[in-house]
Amino acid sequence: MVRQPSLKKGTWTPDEDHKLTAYIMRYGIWNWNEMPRFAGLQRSGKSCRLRWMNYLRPNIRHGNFSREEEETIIRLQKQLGNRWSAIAARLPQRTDNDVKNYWNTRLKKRSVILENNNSASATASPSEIISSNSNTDSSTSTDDFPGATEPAAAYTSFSTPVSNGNNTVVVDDIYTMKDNFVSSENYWEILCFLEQPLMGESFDCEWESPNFQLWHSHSQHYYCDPVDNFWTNPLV
DNA sequence: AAGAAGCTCAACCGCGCGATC
DNA sequence: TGATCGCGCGGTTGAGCTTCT
Repeated sequence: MVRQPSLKKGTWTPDEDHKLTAYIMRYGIWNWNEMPRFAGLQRSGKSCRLRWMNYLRPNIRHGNFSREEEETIIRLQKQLGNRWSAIAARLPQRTDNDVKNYWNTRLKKRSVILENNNSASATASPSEIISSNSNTDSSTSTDDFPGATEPAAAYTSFSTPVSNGNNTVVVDDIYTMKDNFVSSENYWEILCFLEQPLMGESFDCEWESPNFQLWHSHSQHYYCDPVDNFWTNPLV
């Protein structure tokens, strides 16, 4: 009887990320349980799916929740409860896991504090919730919402350090939600990936997706649509 | 400077649901 | 109609990082 190699757990390595991403890009998602074997990964299908959905999938932003996003989360959590996938569906480029983590680590506390503070003055808007706590939370940024009335100094502007070997450059995050731009973080991740040779030896992936040139022609403008087409629908 | 405590978030686990046979 | 399979969801964990004392 052939012993099945035990499935790997824990943090994903860059090599595994590349294998999974390249495989999905070439063959698409057909069966999460079978996919790891063909992709040369010793991971469960579940683990692969989670990694793809929460991290490798294109156009995902991590951290730096805007004030507007915080308001939306607070409002929807009140309406829907802990239905994180439904809440995340209303937040472009956010994953349910991110939303859930953000709620559990930050917004939940704020809500509790507010509940206590506002038991007398009944109706505070989500923005008031955030305002009442933003002084102590430097992770909150409204830089991407220039219309916000709060003093800019009250928030930390964020930028993304990108290492290119010997040097580290800082690239300002440029996305705005309403323009549906790709964040520079994702932009660089995608660009770096595209410029690297594939690491999975088990398949010879040619960069011949019909959308590949389209992506390259647009990538310098940070538009996300070509990326979307290229990544999420690789078989088109 | 070092250890303790707190925080964040990637990842795992178990369960439920829908599709298929 | 029940069994099986695959997927998605929400709760939880724990490693690593940061802040505090």
